[in-house]
Amino acid sequence: MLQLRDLPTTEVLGKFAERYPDADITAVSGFLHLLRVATDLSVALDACLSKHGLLQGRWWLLILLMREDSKTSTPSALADKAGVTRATMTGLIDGLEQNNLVERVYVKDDRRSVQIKLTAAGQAKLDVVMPDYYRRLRLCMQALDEEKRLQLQQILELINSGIPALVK
Amino acid sequence: MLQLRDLPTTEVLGKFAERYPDADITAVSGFLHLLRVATDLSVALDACLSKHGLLQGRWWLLILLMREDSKTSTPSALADKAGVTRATMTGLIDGLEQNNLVERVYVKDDRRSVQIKLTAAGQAKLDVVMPDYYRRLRLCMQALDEEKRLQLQQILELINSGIPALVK
DNA sequence: TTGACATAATTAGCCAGCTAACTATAATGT
DNA sequence: ACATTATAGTTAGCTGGCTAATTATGTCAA
Repeated sequence: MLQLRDLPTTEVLGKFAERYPDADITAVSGFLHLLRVATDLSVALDACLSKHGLLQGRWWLLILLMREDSKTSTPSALADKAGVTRATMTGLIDGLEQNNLVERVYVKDDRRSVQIKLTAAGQAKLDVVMPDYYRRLRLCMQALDEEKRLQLQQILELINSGIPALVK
Repeated sequence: MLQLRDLPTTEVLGKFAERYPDADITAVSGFLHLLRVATDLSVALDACLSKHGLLQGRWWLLILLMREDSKTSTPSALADKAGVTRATMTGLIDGLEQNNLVERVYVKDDRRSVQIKLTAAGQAKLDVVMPDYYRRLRLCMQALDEEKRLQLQQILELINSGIPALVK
């Protein structure tokens, strides 16, 4: 997401602000550090998952199925929840089906549609991955007390409501 | 970065925590919301840049060159600062050179090396893009007062120092 | 009832990153 | 001094996302 490693120092931002007076130095700094930390977290998550032969896309797909009481859903519903296109979802399902972690079940009430079902092997995979993920995440966040966690949620909510102004 | 749109509610997290007792619900929630907001910010930034015919990779390259007094650097130094591989940097430079925003200058003191120079057109492009970027970012972050911005920096620093525990 | 439109999934091909291999040049140790 | 090793840049080919087009099936209004 944010590739840039050499974030601008306050001095560099100050220099740019001379040429571009609209620059809000603490806003830019907060924005970039947020992207930097989030990117590093995402890379670390991928590294953790790859030890189990998974990537974020496939892992979320398994979790979304596990959330369902029937352990079953359709590609289009999964695509919407996973935030990828249906085309991408087809590929994710193909990969997981080859590993026997999910299976396609053809139903006859709507012959356009397919049901995707979490297999026993898929559940077993999650039963290995999830405790590892949760344990690591607990350690990662343990320096934040409840007050800081609350502050974080509030700040994120404020930034989130500002995003339309960024993209408009 | 985080594709997932359907973030787990506290109820869903609670249900998972029954099966996986290591789960720290507020840690997971904070982690996912951080990734969600950062991803949306990054997408919004791309949308903003694409109106000017740029993408993050090319834009950062122009900025890195502008930071240099000589408006000049080498592909390898730029790759390190931009956080991409040298192979990727070759492609970024190719694209910008075709648009005449940067140029390759061959020097003879080390014939393995090339100097990349920001052209006048490249500087002119930044002089259009940067004010737009700064203006939008100011609006996006205006709901955060100085206290909240400071809290954000502190929280990000704490999370950042926990990342090794996530990846270890 | 049938023609137009909508929906589900897939396929084909694009893009921006990546790694690994390669070429050319420079630096170094015996 | 010259063989080895290191460095700078590029090329080739992989990946996981994307959009657009395709196929099959379902829905609805005239």
